[in-house]
Amino acid sequence: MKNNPNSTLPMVLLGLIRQAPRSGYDLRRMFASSPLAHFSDSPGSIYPALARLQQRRWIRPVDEPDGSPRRRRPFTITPQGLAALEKWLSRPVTGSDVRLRPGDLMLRFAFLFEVRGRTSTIRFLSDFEHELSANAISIREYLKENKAHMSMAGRMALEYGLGEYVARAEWARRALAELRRRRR
Amino acid sequence: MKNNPNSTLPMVLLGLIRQAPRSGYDLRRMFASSPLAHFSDSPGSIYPALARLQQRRWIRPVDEPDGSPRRRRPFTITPQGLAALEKWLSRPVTGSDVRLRPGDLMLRFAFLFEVRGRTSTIRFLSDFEHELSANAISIREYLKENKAHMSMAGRMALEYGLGEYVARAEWARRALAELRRRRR
DNA sequence: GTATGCATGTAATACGTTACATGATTGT
DNA sequence: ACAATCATGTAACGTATTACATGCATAC
Repeated sequence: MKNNPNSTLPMVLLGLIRQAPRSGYDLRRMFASSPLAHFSDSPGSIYPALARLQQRRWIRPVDEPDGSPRRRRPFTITPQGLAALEKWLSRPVTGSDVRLRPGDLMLRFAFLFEVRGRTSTIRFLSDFEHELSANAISIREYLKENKAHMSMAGRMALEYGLGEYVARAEWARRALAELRRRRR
Repeated sequence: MKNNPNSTLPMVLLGLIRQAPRSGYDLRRMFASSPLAHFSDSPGSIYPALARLQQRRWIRPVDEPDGSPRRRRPFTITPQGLAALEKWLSRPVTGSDVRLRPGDLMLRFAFLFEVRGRTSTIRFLSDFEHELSANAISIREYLKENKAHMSMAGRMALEYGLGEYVARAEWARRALAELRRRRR
């Protein structure tokens, strides 16, 4: 992979730094304690990632370097960084994302609401729900046709996947309803 | 990470080779077409992984090398390989697995049923269901106490996680019931 | 005999992980 | 003064990814 600054970790760092100035240590503690989609809190992943973001001018230290090398160093997002974040958030919801990286989509959902607001989030959720339902339907059809001559474990594994899609689609519909209700 | 032969990819390769002799190309096509938990079908991941398994004597070529370097080369599992696979399958279901790598657990479920049979699988599913329910309960309690002063997106993201745990736990109970019904 | 698909492999690169190193701050 | 903790960073290692290379088989 050629240097890929659009992978998940840098985007999460960008999104969290956009909320408020944060240091590497702040971010590590958030990853260590957060109940959701987990990233490693190891210094060996976060500090290099922050250094890359800084090289690209997507974040910058809040205050000028004051000489002492081991002090707390909070970062803020730059205009270019915000543009990169918004671009990532605005990517279409692909079937591949829905099947392989639903956790990434949830991160995008949370940041999208903060950064772009209600209307963009409604569009996002609607696309998400659409993809999820399509997947659920195609698994259901596959099961209907092949149930008879599948191994038990194979069928159960498919039913597991089906259950996940259904639960996520239901969640998306509830979230959509709630967002629409909040129409100012 | 020191050479870690117990990560997911080598174990999946081992499990599939145990089912029947398979070549790297066979495995690539399975990954490219399978509807479930996806691994990369790129040659750059699979052939090196097979080479490492072969170095550890966990798999071996079906027939002796016949000189021609670019011919189909199916592998079988060795006794040591089977032992390593069974050890991986027998690992306890940890909370960290349940939260961070449910896909791995589903792979283990499928192979466990093939390799160790019904009783081991029932124990596995029972542990899985237990962990899932515990997670669901703790998220529910957290939501109850903090709902009021959470951001909308934050609460929705938690509810998404809750929905996944609930759906998985329901699946596990259905699977358990079906396995128990099949007693002899 | 040559184009197409089958099949195995390697090289360059980036990144995450683990373990370790080191400086600053705070409490006693 | 010293320990504990805060905070940033580096080194070694393994591995996934992308792109490329190479040989065999088959059909035409």
